Amino acid sequence: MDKNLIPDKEMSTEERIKLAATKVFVQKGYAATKTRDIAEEAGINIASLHYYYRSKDKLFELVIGEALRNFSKVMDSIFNNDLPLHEKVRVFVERYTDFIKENPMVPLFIIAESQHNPETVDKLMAHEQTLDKLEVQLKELAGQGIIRKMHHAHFIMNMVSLTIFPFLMKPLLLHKIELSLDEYYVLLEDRKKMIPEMIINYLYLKKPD
Amino acid sequence: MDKNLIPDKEMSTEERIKLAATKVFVQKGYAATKTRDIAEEAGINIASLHYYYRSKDKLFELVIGEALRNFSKVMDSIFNNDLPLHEKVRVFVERYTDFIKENPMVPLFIIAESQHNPETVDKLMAHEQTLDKLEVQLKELAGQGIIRKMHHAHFIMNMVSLTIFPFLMKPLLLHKIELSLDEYYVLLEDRKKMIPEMIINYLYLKKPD
DNA sequence: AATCAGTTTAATCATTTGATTAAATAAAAT
DNA sequence: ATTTTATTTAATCAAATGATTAAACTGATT
Repeated sequence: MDKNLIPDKEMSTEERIKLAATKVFVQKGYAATKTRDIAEEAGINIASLHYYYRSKDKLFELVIGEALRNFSKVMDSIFNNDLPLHEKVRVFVERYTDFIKENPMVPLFIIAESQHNPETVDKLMAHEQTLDKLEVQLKELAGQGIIRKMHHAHFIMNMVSLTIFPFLMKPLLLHKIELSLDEYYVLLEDRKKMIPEMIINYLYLKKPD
Repeated sequence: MDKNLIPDKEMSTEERIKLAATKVFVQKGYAATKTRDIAEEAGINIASLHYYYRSKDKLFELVIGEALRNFSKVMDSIFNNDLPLHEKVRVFVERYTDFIKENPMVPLFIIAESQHNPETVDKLMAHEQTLDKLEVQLKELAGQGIIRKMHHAHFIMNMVSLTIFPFLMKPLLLHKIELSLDEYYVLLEDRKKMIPEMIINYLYLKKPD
């Protein structure tokens, strides 16, 4: 029975609490998480949690804020650069697939909070970087008759949906379809190729490259 | 300040409780929902809730069970019939888009429970009907060289992801992209055409029909 | 060594929350 | 009309939970 507590080695109480809080909040969500869960996970006293972070709310705000900004940052770093369009898609799908494989509860964590408290997003997610470059890129290519006209929101929705939602569907999918866990993970790898193909295939009027 | 309580007219206490419970559980999730919230929403005493449904857990099981079976039922009814493939996709996208527009918190409700307690799915979701017909249909068309070979799980994932995830992304999308609510809803309508096009376009080696 | 600021702990508090009880009320059966 | 059964209510309980307190401990400074 490995409880797999956060390791103490060389880590301050403050850091341990934040790490433990992240783990538990992401795993169970805000309401289902008790301060005592976090304290136990961190191997500290409940009072220490309040000493460093004042309240459960404040601690949660810290955790969800970091998750939101990280999501935003990675997204921006991929799309606010000069890669060709199909490369952007490829990089996005690969990066996010690998990340979510390692952190399978993170998407639900972010989405649950953003749906239950939409104002959190505006309050805590950086708004500086935007997806302007992507919009410009799509408009240019469409103007040249290379791709079909498409709102960049659709482009984003398609790519993000096809990449992330299969993780959220996992329990329902495995129940509806005879599929082993191994097969499921093979399919996820398949998608690193398939998703970019699908998107580019639909977007480009003539083949790219 | 309309509290918009569940209407009493011609409805038994038992029904009122179930309706109120569905509304509150779907809205806030299991852990954040208090039995007192449900009682207030239904306009009844907390004891009545226990009189009819024994416990918060039992009541929740009823609500999530119905949601799971309904999701499953609609899915099966669309795919276990003899429509041409592109019609199945079209019907699915249209039906689910309209449903979720009216019940925007339902997808998160189902997904959150299925991720936090995967055993709930196996316990409460009917397993009788399956997606065999779809699998057969895909294999036949592939055998005839009409469509490319594709695991039916991919087909399902693509269609469900493209249809449902944009609703879950709403707060994040509106934050990242300059987009009014009206524009957002126009985009969702666009997708009723776009998603089937995208999927069929990728799947068929020659144009269908 | 004595002092002091920073940290950690055990004990406790006040509130919330799921659940129960016993009494009141309504409805149905005799 | 009286008895019996089903439903609803107000009051209360015990456990859980976020937060606080006061004391103990730690390590640096004088």
